[in-house]
Amino acid sequence: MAATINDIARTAGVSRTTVSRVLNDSGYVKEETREKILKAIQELNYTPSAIARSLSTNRTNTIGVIVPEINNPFFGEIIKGISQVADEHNLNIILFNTDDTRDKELKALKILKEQRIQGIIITPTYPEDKFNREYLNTLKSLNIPVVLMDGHVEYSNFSGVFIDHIKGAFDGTMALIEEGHSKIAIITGDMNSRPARDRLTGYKNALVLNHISVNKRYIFHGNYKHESAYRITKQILDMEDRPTAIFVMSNMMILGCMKAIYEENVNVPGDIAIMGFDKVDALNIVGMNISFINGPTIEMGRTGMELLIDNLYKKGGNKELKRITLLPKLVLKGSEKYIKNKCK
Amino acid sequence: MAATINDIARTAGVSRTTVSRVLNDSGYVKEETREKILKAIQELNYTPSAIARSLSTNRTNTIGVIVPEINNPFFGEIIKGISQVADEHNLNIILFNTDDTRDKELKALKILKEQRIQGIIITPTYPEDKFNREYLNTLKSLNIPVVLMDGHVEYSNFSGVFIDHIKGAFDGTMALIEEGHSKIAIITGDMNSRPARDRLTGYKNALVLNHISVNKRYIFHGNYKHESAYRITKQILDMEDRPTAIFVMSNMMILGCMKAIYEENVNVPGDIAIMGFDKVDALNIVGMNISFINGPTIEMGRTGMELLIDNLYKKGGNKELKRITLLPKLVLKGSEKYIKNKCK
DNA sequence: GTGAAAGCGCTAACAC
DNA sequence: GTGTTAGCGCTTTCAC
Repeated sequence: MAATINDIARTAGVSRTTVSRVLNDSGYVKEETREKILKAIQELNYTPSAIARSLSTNRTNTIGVIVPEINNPFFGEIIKGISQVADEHNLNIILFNTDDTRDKELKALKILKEQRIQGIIITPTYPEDKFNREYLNTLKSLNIPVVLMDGHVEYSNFSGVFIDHIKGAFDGTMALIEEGHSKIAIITGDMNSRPARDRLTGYKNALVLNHISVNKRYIFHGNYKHESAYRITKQILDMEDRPTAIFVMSNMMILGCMKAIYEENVNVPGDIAIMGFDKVDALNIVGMNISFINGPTIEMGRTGMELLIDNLYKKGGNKELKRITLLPKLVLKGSEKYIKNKCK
Repeated sequence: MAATINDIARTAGVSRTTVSRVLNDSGYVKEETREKILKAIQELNYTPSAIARSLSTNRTNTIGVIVPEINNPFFGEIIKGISQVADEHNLNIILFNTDDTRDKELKALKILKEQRIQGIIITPTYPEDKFNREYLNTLKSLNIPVVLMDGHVEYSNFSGVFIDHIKGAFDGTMALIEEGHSKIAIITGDMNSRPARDRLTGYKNALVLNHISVNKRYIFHGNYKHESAYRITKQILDMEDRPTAIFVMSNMMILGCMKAIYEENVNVPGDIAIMGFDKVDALNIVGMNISFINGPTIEMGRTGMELLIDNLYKKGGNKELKRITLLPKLVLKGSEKYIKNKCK
């Protein structure tokens, strides 16, 4: 089996206390002794056990990260950001992918508690329904710092990193209006989620500010999946008083929307303008030039991790509740244009 | 602090052995006693410490996963597959994202060893250069099961899941040839990597089999990044004896290629046919109909994890070296067509 | 500068 | 059925 600290102590002819001192660079050790110990470590190919250390120090230097769909680049980038900061602070990440299921999420929380991790960053998949309270209790009963990533767990006492969805949707809508659009359709996300509701609010705000009446027939409720946006876009393209612009409220739905647009042989922005919330890297790289509002994902990850670390280093009860709201950025690529003569 | 097994034992009026029995469902416990214990657990909101258990049992039920870029959906899907199987077997995942740097990868290996994880799944970022040997030694010295994911660590004694790149590229090229193409360009990945070399081989094989001479001027070396493919595609489009088809050897490069094609206002497949190795979900959802060879990513993840589990459950020295090669699938969407009258 | 001893929270013989 | 005991590999007082 693997060598232990005792083996090192024995072969170096010292006590394990001294070995421990060398390992952790704590206390004074005579240079000569240190070298003897280092040599023994080398010889026996010894690696200290983080497990034993954790048990002894009551610190695991590990945090839990729970995401609903790891294969969505949105979360990939968040994790990338988290991972960067974690790395700088020598913290490890236990990852859970919940596939958007409540059971897996609760199971993940249970396991993380067993693992005595020091904090959690989570993007709750949980809708704000009747289970919310039970869920919050579970999360609180962990009794460790929690950081929500752009989640929608309301009325809760958790720190978190959020996107200003209202402002983002407002900016996006404004950009369309400034181009001359007034018949602007919106495809929302699942209205059970806070971001979806906020984005709708931002959209409405921009209309109202510009004295454009909010036309309910232009408000379509999707569910974040591309299929829903596909279906809805087809519907929109068929409308008699067809909007001149569509504001699509998630990266996956942008794809569904564009699919419908392709199929119908509609030109962007010649026949209709498109604005997206969240970017789709692939489309941009390809040069499809879809304008979008971008929540800075990597930065979200980094900020979330920094927030968590802040809390980790605070003792006991005085953990601060801190919510950071990041401003999404408007990136115009051309798809927001209004081309008069081409629109009915 | 959190309750311990001793607290439970005390409040339930039993020894901690009995508590342990209840926790692990091992040995016989009188129903009455069990209930007393369960009640105490409930009351004290007790969760057993996986750390202590690991130290005691010498099992952590945790595996390490190391990927080069977590934000690339290719790896996202692999992790998704890994995570599914891990979940079924109650194994946890410690994740490392190396951002394609050797230092981070080596650091990750060191940490994983400290954490006494039970196995590793890794997609090495390491090119097969002079450092290869040192790297292999590091990996071997961990002395735990390792599964390579589609890696290019040659001459090594590790289990792994691989894609049959030769066959894949062969199939893709054949599909183009069958459509009538004979002037087929290829944009390869970094030729230091095994997959890139294999894919080129498959391409050549198909040409040779069809008595089409391999034209070196049609072979372009990219580096997996989209910028390289963009540059190369521009070059290709400018050629005098321009190919009628381009076979692009990675998902990111497909994007770069398509960007150039868009910019030059070239029609696919009207003016030129495109075939990709690896899919780009976004483009497909959007309906851009790029034909591609798809290495089954989620399945790769699942298979890799299953392979690892196989090895975990085998004792000591008789770990099998097992390499599983998955066949990529050809998916035709239309971009491979040969449209005679439109080609010069 | 260094070591002895206790303890972190659990499991696993073994005895009763 | 249940308890006693030793031990997993480390850190951390405290004493020398």
